[in-house]
Amino acid sequence: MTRQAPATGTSVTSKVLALLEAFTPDAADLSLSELARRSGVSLATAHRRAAELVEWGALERDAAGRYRIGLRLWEVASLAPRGLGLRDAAMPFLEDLYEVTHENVQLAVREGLEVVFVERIAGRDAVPVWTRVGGRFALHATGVGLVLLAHAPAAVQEEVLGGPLHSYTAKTVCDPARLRRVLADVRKQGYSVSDGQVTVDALSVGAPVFTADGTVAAAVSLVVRADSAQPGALAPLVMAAARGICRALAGGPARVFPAGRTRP
Amino acid sequence: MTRQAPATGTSVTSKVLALLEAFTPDAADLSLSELARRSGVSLATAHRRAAELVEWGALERDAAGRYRIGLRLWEVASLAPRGLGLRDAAMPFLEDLYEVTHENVQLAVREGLEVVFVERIAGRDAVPVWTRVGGRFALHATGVGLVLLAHAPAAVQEEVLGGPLHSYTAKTVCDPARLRRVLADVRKQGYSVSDGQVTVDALSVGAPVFTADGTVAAAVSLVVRADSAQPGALAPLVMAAARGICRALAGGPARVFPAGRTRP
DNA sequence: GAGAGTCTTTCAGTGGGTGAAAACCCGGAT
DNA sequence: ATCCGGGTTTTCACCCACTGAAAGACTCTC
Repeated sequence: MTRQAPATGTSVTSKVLALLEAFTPDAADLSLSELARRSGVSLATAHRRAAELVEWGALERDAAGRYRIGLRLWEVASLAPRGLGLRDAAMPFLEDLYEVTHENVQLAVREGLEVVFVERIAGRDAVPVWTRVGGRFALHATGVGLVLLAHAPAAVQEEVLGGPLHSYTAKTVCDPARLRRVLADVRKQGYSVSDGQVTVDALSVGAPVFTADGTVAAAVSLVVRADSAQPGALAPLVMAAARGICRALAGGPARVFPAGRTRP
Repeated sequence: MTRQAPATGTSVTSKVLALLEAFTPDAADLSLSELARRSGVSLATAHRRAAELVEWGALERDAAGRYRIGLRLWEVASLAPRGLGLRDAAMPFLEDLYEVTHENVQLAVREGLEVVFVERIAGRDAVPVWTRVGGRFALHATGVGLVLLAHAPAAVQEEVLGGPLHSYTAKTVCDPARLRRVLADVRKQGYSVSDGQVTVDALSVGAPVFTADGTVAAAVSLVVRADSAQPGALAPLVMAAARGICRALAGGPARVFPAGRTRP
């Protein structure tokens, strides 16, 4: 895959961000040259900026001198309200869900026209799913995606329905009209079912997490083997968990324990 | 607490990083003025840089116009090898540990002279602990901290032993000589016990996660009520989990499922 | 020991970045 | 309705941090 350099504006900030952007799940560590090439920043500049980032802790260098995302950046980023903030509120409920079912449990939010997975609990012996915490996926196929799409602003729905709908399996719903009906069902029933639409052997049931103002902040799903699945039986379980998370979010932001650091 | 502005070098990059650094667990969303004040960057500059960061997704603005860490930054940061990389490998084992005990399970790494918590599973009815994923803590008090300190390079140990050792409770070991003996025990026994050294009612048992080259990459711990605790009984459990994670890390980096994104 | 690759450093020119200050935009008080 | 104080956004001319290219250093391989 020939990756052309992301359009580097001329601002310093955009170059710094381009450097961070160069890291991807399948290229989590990079040499300086790779970093420069992938970010579209000149070698000399990449060297200079990367050095600053390393000094601060946004990047780290391993024994071989290759660059990787630094723990310090991860610390700061963990303050993202839709990242770990959401995760913290949801975790106990996901935990329960996992313990009862021992299947894959997922928590995701919508970012633009894609799903971003915020949390994933995968049983060792549950169906393999190829999602990753921090990873993205198309909206129209997964259980969480259908929920998020069904409750997304009209503009977003139209854009997705208008755009090309990638077919992952023969069962993926790619026809806009049919997808529209599916979304209506999701809204009506209060949960989504994605049966073999991502991988043939997996079925997922998703439910929405509402905020106080009635919009959908996130979605929870349970992914099970398609053959033995009983979506109707799983739905209440997932919906209950979703409702629990709603409540935790509503009451939540006021933390129970003193958030933060050791007293000095 | 009067927070003086972090020494802002004159480089653009340092200013951008200072902006990110301004966010803390107890100040996860900031107005522009607050952001400028806390980062030590002039208001006009803060405005300009923040706008760029928002455009890229490193920051977000809520309905009220306040700034928060953006999901996009969280996505990139999730590639940190010692962050989610480690977490992914460890999660199944932490899961098991939680399921068996229903107590608090923690995973942490050392960063400089402090512990950074990478994962935490907290039972709703387990002892309250005031750690946070992405949060920091002193090395000499917690179960994970003692493990990480005991296996840290000599230079690190000396620096911690030399520096002031904050006393969280009457039981916190603050005497360097005694602490040295504790650390020796941790190395010998293969696990640590922190009994009421952070909060009086909590006891934690920690064990090291080794890498292939014999160094300690992380630590796992179980935190339980101090009164009913049987450290000797918990230790094998924690150690087993730690060993499991070692193995997963060793065999791990070669991923089972195709890591990454949807095919285009 | 030459050669191909990567990484690091130097150089002078320049354009993105800068602070100060003015303009703007609210909601609350008068 | 008007004023006022807080925050935010924009303008302006100056200037220094940033820049690319090229040379130097370092590390492997053949």
